[in-house]
Amino acid sequence: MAAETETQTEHVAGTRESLLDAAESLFSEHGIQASSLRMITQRAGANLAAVHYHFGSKEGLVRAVFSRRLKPLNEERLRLLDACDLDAEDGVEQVLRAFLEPLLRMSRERARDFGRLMGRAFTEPSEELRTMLMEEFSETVRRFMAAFARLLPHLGERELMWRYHFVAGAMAHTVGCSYLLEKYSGGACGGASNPDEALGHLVTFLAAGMRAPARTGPVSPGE
Amino acid sequence: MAAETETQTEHVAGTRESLLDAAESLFSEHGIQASSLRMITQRAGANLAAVHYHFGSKEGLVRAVFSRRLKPLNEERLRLLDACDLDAEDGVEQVLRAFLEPLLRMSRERARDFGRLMGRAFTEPSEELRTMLMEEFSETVRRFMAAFARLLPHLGERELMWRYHFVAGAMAHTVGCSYLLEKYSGGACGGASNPDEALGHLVTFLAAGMRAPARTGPVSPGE
DNA sequence: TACGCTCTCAAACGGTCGTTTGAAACGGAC
DNA sequence: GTCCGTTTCAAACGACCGTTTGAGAGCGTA
Repeated sequence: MAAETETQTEHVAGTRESLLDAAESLFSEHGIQASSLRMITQRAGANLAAVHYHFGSKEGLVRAVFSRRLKPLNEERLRLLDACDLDAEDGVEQVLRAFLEPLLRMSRERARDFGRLMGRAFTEPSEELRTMLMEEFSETVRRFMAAFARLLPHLGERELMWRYHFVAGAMAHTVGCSYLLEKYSGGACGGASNPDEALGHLVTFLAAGMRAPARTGPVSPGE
Repeated sequence: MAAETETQTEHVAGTRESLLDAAESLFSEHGIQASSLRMITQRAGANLAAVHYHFGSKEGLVRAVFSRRLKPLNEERLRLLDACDLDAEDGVEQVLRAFLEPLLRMSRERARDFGRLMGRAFTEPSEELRTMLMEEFSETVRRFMAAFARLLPHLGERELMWRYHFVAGAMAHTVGCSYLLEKYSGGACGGASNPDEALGHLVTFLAAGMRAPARTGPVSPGE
C-alpha cells in the first residue's frame, strides 16, 4: 500500500519536489523576488546549492514551479471543454465552468498556494515569466475562444476577445485577491476558500456578461 | 503664460516630485521590489540620499507614490457617482462608468504609468501596502456598494459584494495586464492604450453581469 | 576493494541592496 | 557679510542576494 500511494512523485520527500513545494508556498506568500533561495532551501530542508543542481538557477526554479501545475491544469480545462454540449441552452455556463473550475478547485485541494500564485502571475513584471505563461496558455485561449465564438455568433472577434479578457480578469482577481473580498465583506464572503460558492457567482455573473448584446456588429474587421 | 501652466506641482522640477515620477514609472515597469533606490534617484536626477531625506525610507516613498494619485482618483469617482441618476434606466451603466472612467483615463493622460501600477497594486504581497490601499479605498467601496444596492434590490448583500469584486477584477486586469489582450488579439485590441474602447466594452459586459438574476434571494442573512 | 555516478554539503565569491553619516552648498533674514 | 534652516552630495556601512566551487557522502556495479 505504501508503494501504491507514492504514485509518481515523492519517493520519500525528494529534494526536488520539496524545493518546488517550498518555492510555491513562499512565492504565493511573499512574491517571487522577495523569496530568497535561502528561505526556500531552508523551508525545504535542503542545501542552498540544491536549487542550482536541480534547476540551474532561480529562474529555472520559477519556471518549474509554474509548469508543474500549469500543464495538468490546462489539460483538464481542455478535457472539460471537450465534454461540453455547445448546443445546449446553458452552453455558455458549461464552457465557463470548464475554464474556471480547475483553477478554483486547485485553490482548495492539493495545490492550495498555487491558486493565489497563479492569480498574481500575470502581473509579474518579469519578461521571461510572461513569455512562458503566454505560451503555456496559448492553446487554451485559442480553444476557448473558438467555443465562445460558436456559442455567441452575435459577437465579433474583437468584442469576444475583450469579453474573454474580462472573464480571465474576474477569475484572476478572485483567486489572487480573495483577501479583499474577505475584508470588505467582514468575513461574510469566503473568497477563494470556498471554491463552490465562488464558482457559482462567477458563472452567473460572467455568463450574463458574455451574453450581453453586441456593441458592434458581428462583422468586426470593418472598423 | 509660463507662470500659468505650472499650476500646482512642479515649480521647476522639484526633487520631491521628480522622485515620485521616477518611482511611479519604474514601479509600473519593473515592480516595486525590483526598482532600487539607485535606479529611481538616477532617473530622477537626484542623489541617493534624497529619498530618505524626503520620504524617510523606501516604504515611505511607496506610500507617497500611491497616495498622491489615489486621493484625487477616488475623489473624482465619488464626484461622478454623486452626479449619477440612480432612477434612470441606465443607472447601472452610469455608476459603472463613474467607477471605471477615472482610472482608465488616468492610464492615458498625465499619469500614464500609474494605471498599470494600480492594476497590479492589489496583488503586491506587502502587508503594509495592502493595508494602506484598503483604507484608501474603504469609502469608495462603501459608497459604490450602496449605490448598487439601490439599483439592484433583487440582490442580497453577499451576492452584491461578489459582483462588485468581479467588477474590480475586470478593471484591474484591463489596466494591469493589457499586454495580454494586445498579444492574444494580435494587436487588434488596443488594450488600455485606448481607454474609450476599453471603457465601452467594460460597461457593456459588467452591466449585464450586475443585472443577472440573483442566485439567492434578496434576503441574504439566512444562509 | 575500487570505480563511477548522483546527490549533498559548508564556505566563499562578487555584487547590489536600503540606510546612515557628516560635510558642503544653497538662499532668505538680519 | 553673517547666520541658520533647508537641501544636496559623495562615501561608506552591514546585510543579504544569486551563484560557484570543490570536497565528500551514498550506493549500485564490476
